[in-house]
Amino acid sequence: MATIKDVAKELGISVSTVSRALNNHPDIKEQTKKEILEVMKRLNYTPNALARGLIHKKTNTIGLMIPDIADPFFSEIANGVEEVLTEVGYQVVYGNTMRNPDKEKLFLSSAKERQMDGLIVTPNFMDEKLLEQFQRLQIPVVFLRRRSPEGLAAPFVDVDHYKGACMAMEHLIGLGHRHIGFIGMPELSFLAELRYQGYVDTMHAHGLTPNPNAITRGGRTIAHGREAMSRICEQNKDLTAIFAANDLLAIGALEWLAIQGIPVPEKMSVVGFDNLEVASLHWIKLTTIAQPRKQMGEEAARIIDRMIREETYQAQSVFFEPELIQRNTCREV
Amino acid sequence: MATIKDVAKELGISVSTVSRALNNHPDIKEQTKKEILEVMKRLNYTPNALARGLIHKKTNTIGLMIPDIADPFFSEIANGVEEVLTEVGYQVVYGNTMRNPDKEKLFLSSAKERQMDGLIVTPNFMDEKLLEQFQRLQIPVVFLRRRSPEGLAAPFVDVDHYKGACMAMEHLIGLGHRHIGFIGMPELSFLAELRYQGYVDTMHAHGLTPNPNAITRGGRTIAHGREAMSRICEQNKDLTAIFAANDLLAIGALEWLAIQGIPVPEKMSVVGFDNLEVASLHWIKLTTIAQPRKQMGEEAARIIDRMIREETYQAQSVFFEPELIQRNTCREV
DNA sequence: AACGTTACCGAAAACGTTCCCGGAAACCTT
DNA sequence: AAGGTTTCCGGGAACGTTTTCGGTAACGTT
Repeated sequence: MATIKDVAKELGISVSTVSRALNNHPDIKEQTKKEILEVMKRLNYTPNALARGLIHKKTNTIGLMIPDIADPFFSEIANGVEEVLTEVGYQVVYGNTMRNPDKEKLFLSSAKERQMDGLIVTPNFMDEKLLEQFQRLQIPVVFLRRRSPEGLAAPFVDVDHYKGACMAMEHLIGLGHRHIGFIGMPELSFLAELRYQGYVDTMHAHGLTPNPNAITRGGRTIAHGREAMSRICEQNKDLTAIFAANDLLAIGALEWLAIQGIPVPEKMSVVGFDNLEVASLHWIKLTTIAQPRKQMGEEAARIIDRMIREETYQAQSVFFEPELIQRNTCREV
Repeated sequence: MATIKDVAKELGISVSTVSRALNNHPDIKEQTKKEILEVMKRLNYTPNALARGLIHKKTNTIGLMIPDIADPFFSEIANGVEEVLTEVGYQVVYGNTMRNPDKEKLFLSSAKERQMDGLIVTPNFMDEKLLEQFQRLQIPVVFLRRRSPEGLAAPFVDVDHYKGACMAMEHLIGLGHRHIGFIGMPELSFLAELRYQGYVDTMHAHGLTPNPNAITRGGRTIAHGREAMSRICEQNKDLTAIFAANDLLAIGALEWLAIQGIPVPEKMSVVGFDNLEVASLHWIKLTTIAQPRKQMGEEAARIIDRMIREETYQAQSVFFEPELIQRNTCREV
């Protein structure tokens, strides 16, 4: 690989001058600059970002740590992040953790070693060691789709999961439903807990008592939803509605109902959470809670950018409002 | 940020010794090594990957350039790539190009500046300038889901799109269909062309002539599929089958048919291409052509790894076989 | 003609590492 | 006791840049 020295030698000039040509510094004659650029092209020269980063203490790199890119939920967030970040000259480095704590820790240390300028993260579960790692990081961080842990002065961008869950439940109860089941995600997940709380609290707020037999927790896929629905239905003949903690679970439930020939919404109402693309498919038309995914990504990106640029910037966390999207899977009872 | 010098000064020893502790070099007393590691922890020291990369001329970084992470097709490929690459100690840097030629070029130059060790790429369209950029790259490259361009001695990992399209068509024709429409992707895409050729050639091979009115090309989304299906159906009353160049288009077609009350497969057979998750949904059950997405990613990763490690390795391109997945959207006629 | 400006350039230090080379003890030999 | 080994450590160059500082020539000014 050709270096700045090579082109300097080629022209019999100093590296300083070549560097000046590169950074269009004013202290250089137009003529020599032109010659230099020519030689660079000829030698197939490309500046070395490592050397630059070493001097400037800046790599123009932002780490984006998320649980799973293949999850459409996150890939859309990621697109939002990337869109605004590349616009201002950053390269984003993904960290796909697959909800594996070790991979999370590995990514964080890698981020520090590689001198990334900032981090946008969605850790799955915050234990002691991970928290400590964040505290020692010395890199600006914003949390995404998750509140930042106490003991860490980092801003976050999130949707109000609790409120969203309450909205879903209010909708169902407002429609007259009294016996409402819940299909939840694994308990160790942060937002699983919030959505579950929304379910429980809203039930109580209306004088209803959640039936433990009508509650499952533990998955996040379509297959889980199918299985959960079958289990719940068999044990609860009087159920008229289901709140699923995410759309994939809801769709699994819908599938099982369709296979059993139980008509939706006539015999069973269901509402999901996330508003994935697939929820709007003609055969599904799921009533669900929407979050502005792309906007959330964009906002997080804007915040991290300012945190890096402005030394004194005191970033504010932001909550996005969830929204009820009414489609065809609920009916009055 | 603490550096190696800081910990050396703290202990009154030389940086060389500290470096030895870091790389567990044999020339160091166990005792001093222990002291060094302790001070490192206390000072919150992390090695600087930029400085290391500068010396070793290796960054342990692989670039993965793909059109769209949010596309489930690519995110699964990406997961395959990442799985094997992180296993052997690489970090993968995504380049989301959104099929934008400028973004592709930007990513390539960024990859070179950042001294990435290797690249796995899925460029959308190969023009003169992009090809030249690849030729000047001086970094090992493997092409993914696309054949490598002539004039570039790079291996590729792909599925035989042409053969897959032929298989889909053979299936339809074998079922007795004679009037078969085609819903295609934008013409400037490399694989769109191959799948289209498969359609045309198989028609001809059976003495059938493709009807220009029953062919659309130009989209890759569900919305496109819906629109294309409506257009084709209105102009071709005798059509009994549709081959859609990808599953999203097929699903769009299916949606339109469902809305119109045209029963599938009774009145219309349809087959797709890609075998996305969503194609197996209960309401869809699309007959389609599968590609081993994750395997393709893994294979590409393994190849790039060897190309980097073994100077003399002559990488072989690999074709994966497409597979016909029969579900419920085709019938004999 | 003497001076101050301006325009342009080079030398060298610095960024944080690694690694080669040499050297000083301390340990074995015989 | 002299020599040879081994063990451990420090000095300093190198990686490819940027940047500060200083310097030289050419210019304009009075």
